[in-house]
Amino acid sequence: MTVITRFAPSPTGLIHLGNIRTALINWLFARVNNGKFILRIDDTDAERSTKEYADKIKHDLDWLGINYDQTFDQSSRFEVYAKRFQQLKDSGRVYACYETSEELDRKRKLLSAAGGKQVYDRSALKLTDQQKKDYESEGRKPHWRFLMNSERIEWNDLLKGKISIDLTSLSDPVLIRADGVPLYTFTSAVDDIDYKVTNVIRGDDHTSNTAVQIELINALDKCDITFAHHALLQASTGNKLSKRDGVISIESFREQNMEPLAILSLLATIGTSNSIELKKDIKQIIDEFKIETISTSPGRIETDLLNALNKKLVQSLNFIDIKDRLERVDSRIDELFWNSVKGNLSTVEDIKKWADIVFNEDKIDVEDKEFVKQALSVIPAEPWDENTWEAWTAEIKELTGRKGKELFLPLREAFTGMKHGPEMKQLIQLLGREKILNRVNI
RNA sequence: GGUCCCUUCGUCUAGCGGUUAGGAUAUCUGGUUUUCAUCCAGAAGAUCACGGGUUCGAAUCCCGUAGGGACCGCCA
Repeated sequence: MTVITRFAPSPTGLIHLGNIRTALINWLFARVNNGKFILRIDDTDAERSTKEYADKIKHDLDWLGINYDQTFDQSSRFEVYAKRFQQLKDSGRVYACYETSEELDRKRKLLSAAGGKQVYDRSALKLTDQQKKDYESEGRKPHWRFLMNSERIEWNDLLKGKISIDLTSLSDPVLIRADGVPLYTFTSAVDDIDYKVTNVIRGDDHTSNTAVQIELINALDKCDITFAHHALLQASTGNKLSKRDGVISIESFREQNMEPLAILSLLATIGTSNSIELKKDIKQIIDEFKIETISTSPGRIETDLLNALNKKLVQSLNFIDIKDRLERVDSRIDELFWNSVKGNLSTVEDIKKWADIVFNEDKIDVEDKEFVKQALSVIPAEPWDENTWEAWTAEIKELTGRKGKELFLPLREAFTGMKHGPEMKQLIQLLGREKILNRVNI
């Protein structure tokens, strides 16, 4: 049997590190098993869903290299849901309810205050035909709940092991809203059946929901989906990752110039027993993926980890790999420039700063004028190479008697305006004799 | 309040009855780089949440407690 997994975001916001981790796990699981990975857009709620977000989600996946074998929108399947709903109606597994949201809300509060179970009391089940007719003539439209029969649902979770949920502690789920829109619990079950999904891998927040869905799928068909629930990621503060928390959205990482591979490396290793390290490529991530290594206890994610991985990645990049990107930043950046400066970058775009330092035409004010003047008096003739700096500074040392920091720091500051930076023996080659003579303000 | 899950160095984790409790990251120190980063070497860091039980022996099995997480929507 072909393994089929899916990632089913609702296009109501940007996806973040937590969501994308779920997507990645599903994708990896499919790839490792030579299976199929489906992207399903859960957009039945037209008011909250936007095409813009759906596009952004696709763009994020695409950017990260998480490709899908198939994609579809739930909004294109309303007829299918209607048919499936009729099936449940025919088998007597759904019932019409006429409470308003406010009434249900009040009921819940009452139950909560009384310390009892906050579970729907199924009072709609006791409605007579006359009462229903009265509601209808009042203009009320019913919403429909699924009647759960089982006491308990058990399954063998691929990650958490044997799970057993008390179904009586859960409300009969609403499948169809009063406005006729089918809800997630229902559409997801239908789609998982129709698209022959074999493995549903998702966050721990769905665990109790899974019991409901198993009951529902069994009412429609026969459930032989293997479920797996991974622990949720927490922010480094211990708070939950919020969808509205812009700083952890994939889009924001892209805007911060993080590399996809750095993000994937982090996501593939955090909350697992794998070493947190930069992976060579996506193939290595696939090769090393084992779903059993994913932890079931909620773990904190420290944002510094991503920065460290990204830095490591940038510094390992060869000129040939990013020639085109550098071209777009500044066409004057050549191989020597890249190799000289990359050790001081955290992101590829950081190179702008060094390009500016090297290429700008501004004068640099020098504090130690006398010393620098002496240094320039023995500036070597071009051509310059790797050894020029050493030879030159040896001469300056001889001339001035300075050594160590006293010798090197003033020169670095005079030529670059910076206290730190790439090795001077490289930098002076990038600058060249004329530029050094011109920019120093003495 | 109910249901389900979790608890080992700062952080992510290995561990399946007998280990000096291992690794990765972060931290610190030394070396390299006459800077920073990298790299190399080393160090420090965990009363295995707590209490009880089972056992010759428990991080590991059982019970309880505490703490954390998730869910309990006409959201997904």
